[in-house]
Amino acid sequence: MTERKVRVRFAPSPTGALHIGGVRTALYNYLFAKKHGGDFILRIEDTDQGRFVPGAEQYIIESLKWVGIEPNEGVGFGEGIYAPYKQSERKAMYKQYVDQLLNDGYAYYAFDTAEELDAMRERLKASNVDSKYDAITRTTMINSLTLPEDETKRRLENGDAYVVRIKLPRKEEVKFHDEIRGWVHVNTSTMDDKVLYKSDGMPTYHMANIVDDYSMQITHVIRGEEWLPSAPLHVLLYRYLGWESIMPKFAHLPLLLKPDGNGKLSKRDGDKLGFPVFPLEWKDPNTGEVSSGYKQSGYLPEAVINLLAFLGWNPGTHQELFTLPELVEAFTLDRVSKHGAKFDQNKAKWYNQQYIRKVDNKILVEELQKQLEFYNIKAVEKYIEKVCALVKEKISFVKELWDYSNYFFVEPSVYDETVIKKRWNEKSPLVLNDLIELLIGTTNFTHANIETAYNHALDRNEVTSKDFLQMFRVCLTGVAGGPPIFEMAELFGKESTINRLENAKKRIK
RNA sequence: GGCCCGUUCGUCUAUCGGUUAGGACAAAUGGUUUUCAUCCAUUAAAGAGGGGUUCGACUCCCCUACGGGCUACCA
Repeated sequence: MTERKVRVRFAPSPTGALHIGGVRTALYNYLFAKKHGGDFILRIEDTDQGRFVPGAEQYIIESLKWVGIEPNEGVGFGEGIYAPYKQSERKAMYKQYVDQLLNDGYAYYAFDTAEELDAMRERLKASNVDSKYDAITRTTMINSLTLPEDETKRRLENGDAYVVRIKLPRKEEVKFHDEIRGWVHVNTSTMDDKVLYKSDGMPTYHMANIVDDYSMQITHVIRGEEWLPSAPLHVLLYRYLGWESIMPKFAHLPLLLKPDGNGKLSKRDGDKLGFPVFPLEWKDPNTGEVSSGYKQSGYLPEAVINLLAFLGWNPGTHQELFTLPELVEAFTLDRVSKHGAKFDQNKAKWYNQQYIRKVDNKILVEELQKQLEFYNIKAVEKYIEKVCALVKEKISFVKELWDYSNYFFVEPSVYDETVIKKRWNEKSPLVLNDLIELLIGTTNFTHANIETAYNHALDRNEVTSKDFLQMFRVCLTGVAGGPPIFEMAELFGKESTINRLENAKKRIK
């Protein structure tokens, strides 16, 4: 058993966009698999046909691709020997195991209607008892345990609607070892006879998940904490099906919480929190509502991976910047924390900033080119690349590229008032005139020569650099801050630089 | 309500019985950068409360409080 190849799965249901909590779950699965030389599988859990959202499945696939954690097996990533990987396509497989449970007395047919179930719950609630379908209440309901055998048979043959429920023991301690939390104990007296097989002929999540994990040879189930309460049920299913000896190990991850601490992050949060909850932009096909994505908000996938990894895990060292391979190397489940983590926008921004500085300029060039296209601006790639090299230190998100570099492509027409008020005086036009004259005479337009000309202009007018340099910047770009001035001017080129200064001279009063 | 899980600076976290409780983000201050962004330095900032166990508890146990999750023919 110990030499079984590690196989883990990420098993989202296609009920909408995948949110970053889901991406983190996928990431931890990926890291664990790669760390142990195992397989990472994408399985689509679409047993609820009523909640299917068109496009969601493709969205999940695209998201995993964008962040760079691609499953090596599963829907959209190559069907292996365990195909299919979509539960709706595995429908036929589940029935035999349901029948097995039925035959072995671990499950039973139930014919109660929704109304009857509601009535039962209300009745129990009124008498202050837990309203659950359990070892006690099932004796008062309509099922194969209370019905005469021939009546059950008649109903089944008649095609009456039914579900199959697990038959839990009245009082039995169920325990399992969670890789993150240690031993967890639950008594079946607090659980209920969950539906395993729905009246539409589909298994519920509980049944499908056990059958699939078993038949796909899954060795470790790494999923969100919201599944912790149903884990005992799953353990019992493995036991009743006779698979307990190869039952996967469980690891329930702490949840990603909203920054205000009120509840877990949900896909319904969309843009309400002031930061994206989705990796990619998502348009809800039903409401038409568009929610922003990390990609479109200017995040780099490497940054998203890194910041997500650290929301609930840490290496135990002071290193905070990790590439994906480094994460694979460092990741262990025992360093995953037990408590939920609130998403921190500031930290996320910081991470992205770190990665923007490290990223290959080509990525930034590509991004800026897109932004230029949007404004219908044409520029040669070489120039764009130099611009990116100059402004990459200034930005936190790739989408800020244009905001910080627009004056490289469009000469300014408005000038920062604060700087003008502070620095523009009677000598300024004189310095500007001299500077223009000296620059016209500069043949080799390098930043060093520009600086020389600049200093000459200052000397002639007995003006200190402190008094004029920022004014020089505003004349060239219109704004108060930016990259080193002389390098910038070199990039603008002689003609544009002089033109900018001439314009400034005319416009600034 | 019931069950389960959790609780260290504002946030993410380190600490696996003995530490001046460490780091990062954010914040504040100072310096560098003629500007902005950086960068550097400094400061401020935490063991929910109460009982045990122990020579000694942030660390182990119990209770309370608080937070979160689950409680569907949803996953």
